[in-house]
Amino acid sequence: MKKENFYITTTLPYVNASPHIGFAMEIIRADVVARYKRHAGYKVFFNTGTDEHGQKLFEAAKSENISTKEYVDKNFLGFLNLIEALNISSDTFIRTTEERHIKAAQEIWRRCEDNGYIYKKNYEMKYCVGCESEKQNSELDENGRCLEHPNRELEIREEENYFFSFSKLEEKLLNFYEENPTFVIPDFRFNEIKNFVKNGLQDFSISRLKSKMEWGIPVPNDEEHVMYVWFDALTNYISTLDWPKETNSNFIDFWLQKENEKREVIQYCGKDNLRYQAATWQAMLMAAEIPNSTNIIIDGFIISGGQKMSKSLGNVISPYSIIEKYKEVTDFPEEVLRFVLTHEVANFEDSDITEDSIKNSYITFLQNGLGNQVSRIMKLSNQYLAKGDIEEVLAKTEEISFAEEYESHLNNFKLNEAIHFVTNEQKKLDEYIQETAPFKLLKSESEGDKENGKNILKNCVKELLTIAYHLNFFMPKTSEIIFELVKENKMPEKPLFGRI
RNA sequence: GUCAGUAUAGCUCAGUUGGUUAGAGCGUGGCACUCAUAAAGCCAAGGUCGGUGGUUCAAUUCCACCUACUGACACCA
Repeated sequence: MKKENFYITTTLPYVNASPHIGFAMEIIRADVVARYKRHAGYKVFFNTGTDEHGQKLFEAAKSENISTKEYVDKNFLGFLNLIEALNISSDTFIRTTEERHIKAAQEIWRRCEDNGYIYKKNYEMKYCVGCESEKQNSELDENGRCLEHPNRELEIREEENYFFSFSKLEEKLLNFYEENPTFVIPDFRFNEIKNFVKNGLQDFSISRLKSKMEWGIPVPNDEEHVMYVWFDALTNYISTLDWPKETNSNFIDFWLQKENEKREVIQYCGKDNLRYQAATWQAMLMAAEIPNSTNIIIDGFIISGGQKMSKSLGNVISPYSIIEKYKEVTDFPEEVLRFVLTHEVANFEDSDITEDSIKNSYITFLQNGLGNQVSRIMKLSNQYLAKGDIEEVLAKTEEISFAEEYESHLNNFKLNEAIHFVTNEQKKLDEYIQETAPFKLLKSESEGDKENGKNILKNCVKELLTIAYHLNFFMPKTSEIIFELVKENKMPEKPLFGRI
């Protein structure tokens, strides 16, 4: 069987705050897909990292009286640590302040410029003296004034900026969408972006005056400008692959992949990123004559208690706090989060998650469900099955393969359905145990009953392994420990998922 | 305002290519079991499938309108 290459990336979170549970979800989902593809024999390159330029960071650092570099160095750690904390199998972590990224961003700029997609023009902006910042129309009240300073007339300021010829690529983008009918998943997001492009694209500014805001990548051959953060940040998807190095590079292997074969270049992102991933970035690639991504997967948002999470509402759930909380009851607290963020969250729509709903899910499916089931089966197995019986069961694990339904869900990025399939199987196994009552048969006087009970128990152990096998991408450690317990034929020393 | 979408049990949702008793999980009430983390299993209660009208032998499923809600409508990352 030929082994193909596969590329997957998350977006790069902006380091102006600590990691949000929404990003934890994004990276966990990308991880599940990456693990699945590796298992299926693909060579996988899984990218993530942090976005570290731009005005917001520049100002945040100023308000803390430290350099912007110090500020981002401090904040990016929260994201880097999350990779390990969630047991993410990423192959690399790129920061947009790294030299390799800076060079790539400048190179893509040059190529866009050489191909006639970048030009300079005067840019008129609305400026609020009260806020000391530029205002967009969406930030103004009905009188066209700043929301915070409604008594002050906005100034019109002129600044010379570089612009990206987004409008030139309108046709090309639409054709590309036409030729790639599953480019954006789900389809309702695809429709949104198609309509957006159809309604006409405007060129947008891609630089800022260095004298006003210096925290950005220098524009090639113009010392007065730095790049606007989006133009720089998007390039990470290829700078992480050593681009522009185009010989013997990861870029060749994982972005271009093999000619004449189906490329798979997958970008995961939240719905707020739709336009940037599906239109802006694709246009940049076109302008630089680099092949496009093959799929953009758009997640919904996690809301809490019916509202968007915000500090002022006090409904923010930090991934670290969940791990901390469940550390008390399980050795694998991050798997609780991995479970909840796939099992309780819709594939593409917004979902409501609260501390309570996480707890309910934990109790139902992990504590009383899988965890209890492992204990009940392994207790019986330890008591009634001999080494030879276990070896017999283990010999049959070769036969275990993924259910068709399960794989189809994974291939369509329907992780929610995929893991529901697993919890359903788990529930069915509990029903089977109850119905066949091997624990009764094994205690019977009749040899026939005993034999029967033993066979049922062997079925149970095998089915438990099948469940663990299907759980591997979602909860790798739990999956592994179940296999180990069976091999050693023993009950867990303490419950896998203790009572909370 | 324009475009798109959603409205099904207390909650979260699935479903019907139109056709006898509309499904799951959670929650609630009861039964019963003991291998297990006072866990698991079984049974039950709960819905005029948002409203009105139309097409049809037949609509919750198709169509129109109405109401409510959600999303997109560009330089916030």
